[in-house]
Amino acid sequence: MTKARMHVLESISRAKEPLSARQLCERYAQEHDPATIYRALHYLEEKGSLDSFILHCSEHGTERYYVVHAGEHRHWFHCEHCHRFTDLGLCRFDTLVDQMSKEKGLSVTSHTFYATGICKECRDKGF
Amino acid sequence: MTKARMHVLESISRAKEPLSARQLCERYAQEHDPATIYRALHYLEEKGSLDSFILHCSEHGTERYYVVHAGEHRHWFHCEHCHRFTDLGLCRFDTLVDQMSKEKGLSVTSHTFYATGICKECRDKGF
DNA sequence: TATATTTTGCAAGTCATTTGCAAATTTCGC
DNA sequence: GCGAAATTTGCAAATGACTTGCAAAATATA
Repeated sequence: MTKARMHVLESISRAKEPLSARQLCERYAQEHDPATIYRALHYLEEKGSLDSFILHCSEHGTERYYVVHAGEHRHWFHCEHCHRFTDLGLCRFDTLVDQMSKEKGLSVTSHTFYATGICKECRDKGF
Repeated sequence: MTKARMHVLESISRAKEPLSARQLCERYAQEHDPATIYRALHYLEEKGSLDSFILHCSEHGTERYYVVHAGEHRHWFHCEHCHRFTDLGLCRFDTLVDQMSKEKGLSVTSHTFYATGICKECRDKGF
């Protein structure tokens, strides 16, 4: 594995929340070209090491966010005030998704879910 | 209501699946500028008449899709082969979302869900 | 270690969407 | 209805997230 790919995977693995390409580009601005970061993300996602989803927020615009893919499947909450993520834990929707797909005759291969609102910390601060 | 806004709302209301800005721009290319379509979409969503979500597909790239917002809340399936949507019906996740938000102390104001895979028609055709 | 393969940096391109501004349309008070 | 005031539109240029071509650099393979 090349240095760029290792850096990207390490950062995302260590992060406690989903990271965007922009965040990674900023972090590695001295060491890697943005194109390299994007290519590393594609490589790692294709390889199955990463998962991603697209989210729009007023602060950062529309970006794709990446998390490690460790077999499990987690969902996230995005705070509209501090623009940070809260882990919602492992996916609890599988039963419902199975049910819906059977009803409609679909072959569901993946699903995307996220919630938005105000996180605990921001609410405690009065937002 | 201006003509552009009426056209946009009418198209989305009549459509059986979510429509993208691009589809609306193509449809009204003779009558309205893309900027007007985008502004109409923003106006109608702000006003509460439309709902939207961002979805990436291999055929059309990353686009925002719009549906009418009639109080109810529906979710959609996107076929990776024919790139059309299937209605999954009214949201069935509210209980689970409430449960997760209570557990984490969050104020959830909205959530986004969609599933992808192969639709009934494409599967019947052997894809 | 030499060679073949893959990856990287750079620069330029793409594409959905946004924005400034003057002209056109719509809304309001009468 | 009518004209001034407020809003919206079209056009053209800008933005911003990503993508791509290509030659040089790094990595893998023999």
